[in-house]
Amino acid sequence: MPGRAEQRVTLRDVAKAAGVSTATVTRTLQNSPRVEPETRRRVMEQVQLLGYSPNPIARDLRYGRREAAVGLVTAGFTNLFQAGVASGAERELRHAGLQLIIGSTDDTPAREPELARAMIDRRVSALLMMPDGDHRDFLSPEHTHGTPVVLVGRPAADLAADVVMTDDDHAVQQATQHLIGLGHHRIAALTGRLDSFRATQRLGGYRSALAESGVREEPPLVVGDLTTPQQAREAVVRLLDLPSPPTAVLALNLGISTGVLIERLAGQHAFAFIGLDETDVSKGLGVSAVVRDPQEVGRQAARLAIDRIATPDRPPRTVTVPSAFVRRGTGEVGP
Amino acid sequence: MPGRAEQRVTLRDVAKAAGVSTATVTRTLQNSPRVEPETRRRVMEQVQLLGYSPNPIARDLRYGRREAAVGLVTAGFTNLFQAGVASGAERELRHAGLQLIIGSTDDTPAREPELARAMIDRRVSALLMMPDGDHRDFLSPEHTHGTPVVLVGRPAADLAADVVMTDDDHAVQQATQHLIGLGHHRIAALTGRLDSFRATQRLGGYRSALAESGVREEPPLVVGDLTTPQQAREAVVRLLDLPSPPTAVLALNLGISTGVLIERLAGQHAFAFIGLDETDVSKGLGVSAVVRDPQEVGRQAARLAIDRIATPDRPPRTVTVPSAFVRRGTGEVGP
DNA sequence: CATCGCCATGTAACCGTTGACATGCCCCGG
DNA sequence: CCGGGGCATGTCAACGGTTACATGGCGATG
Repeated sequence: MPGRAEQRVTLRDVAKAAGVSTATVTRTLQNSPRVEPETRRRVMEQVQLLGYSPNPIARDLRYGRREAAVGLVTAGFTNLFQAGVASGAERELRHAGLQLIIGSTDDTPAREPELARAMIDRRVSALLMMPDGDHRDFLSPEHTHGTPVVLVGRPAADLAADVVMTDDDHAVQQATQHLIGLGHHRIAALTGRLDSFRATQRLGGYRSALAESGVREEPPLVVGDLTTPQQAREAVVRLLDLPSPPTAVLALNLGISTGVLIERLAGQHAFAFIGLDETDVSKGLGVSAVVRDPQEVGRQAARLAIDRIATPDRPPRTVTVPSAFVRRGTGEVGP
Repeated sequence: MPGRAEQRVTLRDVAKAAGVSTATVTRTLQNSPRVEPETRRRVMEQVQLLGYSPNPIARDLRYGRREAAVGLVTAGFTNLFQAGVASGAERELRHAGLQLIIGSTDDTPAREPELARAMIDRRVSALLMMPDGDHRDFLSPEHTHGTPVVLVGRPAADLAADVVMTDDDHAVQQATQHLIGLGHHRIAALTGRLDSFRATQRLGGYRSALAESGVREEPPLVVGDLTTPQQAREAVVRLLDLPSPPTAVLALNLGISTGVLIERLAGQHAFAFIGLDETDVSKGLGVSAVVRDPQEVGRQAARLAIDRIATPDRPPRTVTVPSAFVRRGTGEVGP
């Protein structure tokens, strides 16, 4: 009767079939020396025959242990960075014998608490948070009940948690410096939600570079709250139509880089362009960009989690995965 | 002492603190009418105070149920299609109160059995498989022990499982017809691993269209086993340098579409081009393409799993998520 | 021959939760 | 005044697995 949802084979089934007690089956499976060869043979025969394998969840329960899995909560998994982090984390966890449970808020930060809660309730070994929201009470010790938390992408002053960061500010600063070095003084910076940590961090790098070189910031050249490639493209067009237009454009996230790239390829204006994050297409077309390594971010987050599981009381650590300015050519157009 | 990995609060802790039995706590939490208001108050007070919430895993164990989670095994999560499927599945499962556990083979099909096994062992409610490998013995009833399996992306003749497919063949056939209708007779088709199901399916659509229109297939125009955008780009260049070059190019997966797009934008030849799968960039640049809806594929896979969990004995179903040929302009270059 | 000890195996408790069943109290009616 | 019914609450077994401890049989030794 294929397809029938037959009850799963348990330890007791094997014990009964082999005519021994459950303890003997366990001992056999753990290669305890305290088992007679003939008994072992009989037990293993039944294990094979019935296709038994132990339920790891029941085992963890017995020990009062947390389950051998780690949760990851994020706004979504479609964007390249998020997917890369999940992928990098999954690989590292897998090598440590841990599984990865993912939960998405579907870009609704208000759902972060319930997702985190569900993970904590099922006793995951650790929780990886890539938060968008600012409210983080729900990660306080009295809510996590000792579940280790790793924050990915931004720090939390009020929370004694491990953190993985990327130093986008440095790389953006380098990128801006590069443009200034080429003679650009009117450099537009396009970014997403202005009140986000990322925008602040990245604009910070842009401004440091300007200040460092004595270039005065022109507020109209900084455009925020662009949420789609289309909006970014339109913003570029508007900027280039200004009386004194920018000669270079810095796109400060992937969606914006995409919109700017499209305008650069399909539009009529020539301008220097540096993106942030990259795709096979932008790489192949030689777009200079600030690049992050999402896989490595995920890997480091998993490592922090694994370390803390092993040593729950060590002080919190912050790991920075370097972002790099990769010069490929699109920044090279003169002012 | 924040950060200390204190033992998680259990039902018994609450019972002890409230001076009642565990049964009373359970009844209180389940709003059973059989609890005196004063007792209920005392219990709830302790629940709040201690921050108790039930362990869903222990509950499932008690009922002999499978855990409220579904596994997804795939070659990776970085590629847009895979990430989209995971995302779509996660959303649908979440709405059904199920969590998603992901496992990647890191493009090593030989790892499929162990990942599937780990999920089955932990008693997931269902298993979503996006397999690359051809060996599927490990999904036979005696190995799955009644765990429902949903195959994503390709059927399995020998397995009575639910399946989600995309009808790429139809859409590719339409795309090819479109090119033929524009007067193209020398249409190159570029694909990945020739021995893969996907390549076979998609080339099938290409060939049907040729046959239907009485266009003779020219074997040199079909190039397979291209695994990187760079290889695809080089293949296009070689084709266009042939004595009688193709006038149109059909790219049959995302990596290849990327390579061809780069050559079209950066190279010197003009040619009609239709891609498969798309990104924000290719969309923004108006690349005509055969597009699949990965989110919808994931959603349908989750739905099949949820349905089968509810009705384990219903006959297997195959759901086809339509692929579409989207005409945007790059196919329009004349022969 | 009695005793000791070793070894293979069984028994039972436990992890956290639930629910069928048991208990004991109060109130009512006979 | 006593028995029965109802209700609030407690007890206990169970889910699947592990292990400390108990048991019993055997061979060796004094």
